[in-house]
Amino acid sequence: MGVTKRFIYTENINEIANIAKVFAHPARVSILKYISEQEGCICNDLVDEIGLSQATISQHLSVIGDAGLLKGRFEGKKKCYCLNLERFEEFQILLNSFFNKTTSNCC
Amino acid sequence: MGVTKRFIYTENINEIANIAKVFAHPARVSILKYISEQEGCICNDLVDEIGLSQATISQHLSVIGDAGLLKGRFEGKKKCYCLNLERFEEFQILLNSFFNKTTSNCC
DNA sequence: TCGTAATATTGCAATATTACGATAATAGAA
DNA sequence: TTCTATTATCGTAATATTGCAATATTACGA
Repeated sequence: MGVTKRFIYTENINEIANIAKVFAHPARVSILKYISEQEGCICNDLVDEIGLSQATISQHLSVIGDAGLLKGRFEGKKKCYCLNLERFEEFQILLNSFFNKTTSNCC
Repeated sequence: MGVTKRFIYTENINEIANIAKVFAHPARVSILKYISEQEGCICNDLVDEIGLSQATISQHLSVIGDAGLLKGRFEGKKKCYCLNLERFEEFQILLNSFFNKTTSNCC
């Protein structure tokens, strides 16, 4: 037990759960918010900005990155990130279309 | 360690993370999808529908309910649920407004 | 009242997540 | 080359989540 039984769900449902998981931690929401508020790319000033250790921030960044929500590249010693807008919009569409058939009058 | 340091984030950010957590498990996404596809309220046929034990489904339902996304009432022996649309729309608004300032051209 | 159906709760085992110190890897500066 | 700044990875401790069997609770029908 303790393992999510992914195989009993459709691929679409697992996908939604996986992307939601990215937003399911305040550190990752903070990171995404900070990125979205900058004009262009940001580097790892997130450590000072948020107040977690560098290792932890790096870990969260890789979770966000694995979900496809980041574009990153090295610029000298620094690595710069910005939001992968296409992927994010994909998530919005998935989520928003999810409840289109909702009937509002019941209970 | 292993504890999310909620106190270092704003209330707004914690709120987004908390609601996202509801969608961060495929069982809960399935439940919400099933509810949204029914005309009115549903009862606990979710156990057969999804294929988890009754205890597990009940647990997931309470997570969804605690987030304010469900309206439930007893109808005889059965408890019937439907989506709390106001609360769901609140989540959509929170999330969607979150990235309004996103600049798309970088990297 | 007693039995039964439906849902909730409890307790526990297994796994996942979070956080951080230590260390590694990489690239520019001295 | 050596030093330093920046980011990634590893190892580990603490906590959270998932899932289920067993049990409790609640409401109806006989």
